[in-house]
Amino acid sequence: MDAQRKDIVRSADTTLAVLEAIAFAEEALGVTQIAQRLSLSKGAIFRHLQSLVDRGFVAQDPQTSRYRLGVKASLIGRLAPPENDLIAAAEGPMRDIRDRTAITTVLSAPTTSGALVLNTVIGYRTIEIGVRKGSELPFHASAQGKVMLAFGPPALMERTLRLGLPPLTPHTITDPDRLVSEVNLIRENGVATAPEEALLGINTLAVPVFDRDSRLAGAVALCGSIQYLPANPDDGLFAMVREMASRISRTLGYGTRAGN
Amino acid sequence: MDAQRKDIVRSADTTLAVLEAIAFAEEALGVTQIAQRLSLSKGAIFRHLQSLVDRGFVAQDPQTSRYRLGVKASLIGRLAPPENDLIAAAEGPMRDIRDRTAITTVLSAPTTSGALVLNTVIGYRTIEIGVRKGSELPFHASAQGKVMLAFGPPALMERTLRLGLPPLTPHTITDPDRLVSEVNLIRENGVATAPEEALLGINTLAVPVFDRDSRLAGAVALCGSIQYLPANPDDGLFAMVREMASRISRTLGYGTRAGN
DNA sequence: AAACGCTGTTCTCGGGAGGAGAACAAGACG
DNA sequence: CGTCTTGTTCTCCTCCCGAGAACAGCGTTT
Repeated sequence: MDAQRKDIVRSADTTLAVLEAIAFAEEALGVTQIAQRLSLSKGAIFRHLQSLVDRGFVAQDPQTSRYRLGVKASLIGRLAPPENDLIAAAEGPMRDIRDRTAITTVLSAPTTSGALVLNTVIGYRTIEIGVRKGSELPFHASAQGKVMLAFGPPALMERTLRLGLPPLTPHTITDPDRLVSEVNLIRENGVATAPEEALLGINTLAVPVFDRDSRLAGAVALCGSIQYLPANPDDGLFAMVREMASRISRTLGYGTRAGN
Repeated sequence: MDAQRKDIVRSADTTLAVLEAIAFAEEALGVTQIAQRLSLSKGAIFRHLQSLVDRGFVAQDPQTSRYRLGVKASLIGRLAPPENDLIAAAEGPMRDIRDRTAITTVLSAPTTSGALVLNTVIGYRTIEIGVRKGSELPFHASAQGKVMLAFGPPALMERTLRLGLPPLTPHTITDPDRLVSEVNLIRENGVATAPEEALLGINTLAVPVFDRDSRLAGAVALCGSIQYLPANPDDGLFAMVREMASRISRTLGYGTRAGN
């Protein structure tokens, strides 16, 4: 736990961390695995798991005695309508552009703490470059994040600057003024790149997606090696990504209401 | 809270309770509302909400400063595959039978502590009788629950008997022996009723749904006043409900594998 | 305008709850 | 049978969480 905020309930946070660990793991997890991932004792994790099982958020496989997501978790997901549309609306266009570029495509939505990865379509090169679903990319060190700073609510930028800009690589933007001017540029161009700002050798190209209320719904991005995604990609790629985003926005209803 | 188990993490449980409250409420909730629903202080609820917001499970509406489900909640729901199929597979047949009988139809899935209500299709009489999504019906005092005891894993029955059979109405089965024999009867007939066992004046008629592994996936039920659902409904209704359940089971893949 | 009645948010403080760590139980291997 | 693992239980001590009150903003009321 890095930036230990002190106005949250500690054990509640670990319970949610356990829930996330189970949700975003591809296979069922055991007590020990979760314990060492979260750096907590087995006993503590066990009791948190009991709480989650008790409420039906996770279930224990009677055969292997490992833990997986429970019924209530999926039920709750169905009751949060807006983002489902985003994932569904983006599915097709994302596959399309992956097929045309062979580059991994990533869909994210804004959160208070970063760009949450909702869905990915892995490129079909030999070397696969992906982003873990459910992970959060920092606002200042990812193309998706900077898009959200540019087109999302101003509070995001304030919060980001207030929390500081920790460097992930030597190329990460750490100067507040530079971040602000870069975000202004992104707002003009409608597209962001983040060459080697999150991970050396990797670049990302992101554009915003808007909903029917003309508000930022998320961002779609291409993510790949700097071999295929140089710091200044050619205009054809820009156009392609912009067109994908506007297809998704239109599916969400963007432009169907009289905007101001 | 009623049956305070002592092997769970208390504050984790309240966090999950807050999450559920928000998820199963039809509109966004405020701190005060949640606090009085859960009988906790505003300050405590506020901090739990901070934890949930911090992890992206809930989000605060910037306009009204009320809380609703966040992005991560819906994302997690998408990652729990099995039950989604159940809800989707049952949707059509449930509507059909509601249209033919005008009686409320309810879909539930087994949990360690009861029959979780996944979806409902409200009947179109003047007096509406529904069941709240996300609520859990006790195993011993609902038709759905008894179906699960009959066709689900034996551990359910053990646990239910161990925890005791609290009466909800004068008609609730409270004698363990009677529950066992009734469940055996249900296992033979493939259908359960629970006249006035959960609520006076209300009866329920439930049948099991099975998945491709021939294991219990859930139960569908008709739920209505004893005027339309007498203690011994006519055979036509039984046949109709059985047929609905087998349609759902077939959609789930039941019967496509060589059973034993 | 001033007083009110609501919110959501912050503060302090004391008691008990939750985490560490070790011990136990129970399979899975060889 | 011994030796690894697991998951589960136990005890103890610290510090975290909850109650309750105070604070800060809003609308509405008189």
